[in-house]
Amino acid sequence: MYFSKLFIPILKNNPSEAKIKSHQLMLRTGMIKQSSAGIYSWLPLGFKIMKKIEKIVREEQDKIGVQEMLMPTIQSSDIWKESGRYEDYGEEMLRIKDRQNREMLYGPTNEELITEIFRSSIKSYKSLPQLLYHIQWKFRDELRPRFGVMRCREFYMKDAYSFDLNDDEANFSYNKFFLAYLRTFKRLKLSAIPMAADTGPIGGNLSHEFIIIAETGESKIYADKRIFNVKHDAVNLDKQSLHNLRNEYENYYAVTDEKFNKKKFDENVSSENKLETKGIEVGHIFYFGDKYSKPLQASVDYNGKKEFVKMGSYGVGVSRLVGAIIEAKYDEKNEIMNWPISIAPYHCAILPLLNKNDKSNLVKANKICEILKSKKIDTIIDDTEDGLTSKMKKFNLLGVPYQIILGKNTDDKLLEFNIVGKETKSLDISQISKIINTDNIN
RNA sequence: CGGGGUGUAGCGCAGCCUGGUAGCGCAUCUGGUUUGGGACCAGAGGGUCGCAGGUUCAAAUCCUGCCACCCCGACCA
Repeated sequence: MYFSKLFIPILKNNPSEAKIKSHQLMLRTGMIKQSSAGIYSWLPLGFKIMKKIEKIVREEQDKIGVQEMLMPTIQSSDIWKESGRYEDYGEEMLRIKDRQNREMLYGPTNEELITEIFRSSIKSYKSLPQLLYHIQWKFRDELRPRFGVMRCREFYMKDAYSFDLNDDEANFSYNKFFLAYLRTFKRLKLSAIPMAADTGPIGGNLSHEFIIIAETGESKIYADKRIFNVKHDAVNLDKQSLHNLRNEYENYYAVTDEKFNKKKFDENVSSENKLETKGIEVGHIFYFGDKYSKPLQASVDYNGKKEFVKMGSYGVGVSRLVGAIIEAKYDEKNEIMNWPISIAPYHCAILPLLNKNDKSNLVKANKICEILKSKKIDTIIDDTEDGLTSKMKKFNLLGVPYQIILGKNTDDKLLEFNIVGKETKSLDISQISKIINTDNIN
């Protein structure tokens, strides 16, 4: 693909409305365009990256056996009146009326709707557990949207819901998601800390927020650094292993400021292990028992007895993650975006030096591109007549992790291979594809 | 929702106080010279100055109203 033909409107200046680096980078590289306050269009580059994040989120849900479905964005107010949240949710809920003057709303979350779906079809305890998720747009009418996609009104979220017969089984489901989230964020090369959290309007008494560390985060966090040493790679999907895993995490102090208790912090964490910083919430899991199943009458038959199902819900902000990863990975000083290769917009960029009278490097670039494509490497050619410096800067900013530079005296065999932010090597095409593909597997 | 601020070319800004043919940098297009950490020269295109009303011979500029957006606070899976 030729860069000149792509819809990637790069800006040299930072738009003045953007105050944090993720917002700035997203506007500068043409990932998004604001449509109105807190509402954005996703342009091809941003959309491509978000879709890659979504894919990883989806795969990790599928791995723990959650079933994907899709619920609508527009919901009827009826079920929200049944749960009582039509009043409680307040101004943050966008309410609309259809032509019959029926009260509708743009869903801020889906507990009611999924519960209604569940109750109308599942009647026996033998069908439990049920784990369901969808990835869909949500709308919350924030008082003051800000920071680009980090705190916007319309956002893309994976939300999952679990239905179990009793607390013990529900806890098992909860822990599956606990593990799935650890795996998801690890694949995104983020160190996310699970933290005891407030449940807010979702309700319930058990909840963890998954927070990644970033200076621009909105949550203050207090943690024991040793929590980073907990490993989850070898954990099996059985009750006991998951229970142990959660225990291991919960051994270490890790809370957001709502739950912060200085005395406990001082007692439990030695000063060299204390971590006080800011973070971004990228995931949140809740266990709330029968808070929705009871008012909405979602029950199963258990040996002739009606049992209200025990529910949990599990969210990952997919669109927010795009911004959050930039906050964590963007090297502002050198203007290099370090996307992990699994979500980088392209794996490799070929940067040929070109001018009107000499297009020979473009021929070479095309040949190299064909070879890389045959090895499943997503490659882009910068076919513009910009100087090489300018091309490198551009692709550093876009966050393409590997660059092949075709300068004035390019060798036919040994190519100049730039591992962005690290080093430049002379390698042949098969060595190059091996390096890229090895990176992409891990 | 309270306080503050800003709307002028795709982006960044000047001009407004003191009314008189709408400007600069970047980006874009053309021609030429260049080419390894954001090159240079010459030329060109692009704006009903956020919207509406008012004052005036004349409004980007003064007055009134509205709208949008940004920042701080409160609020928030």
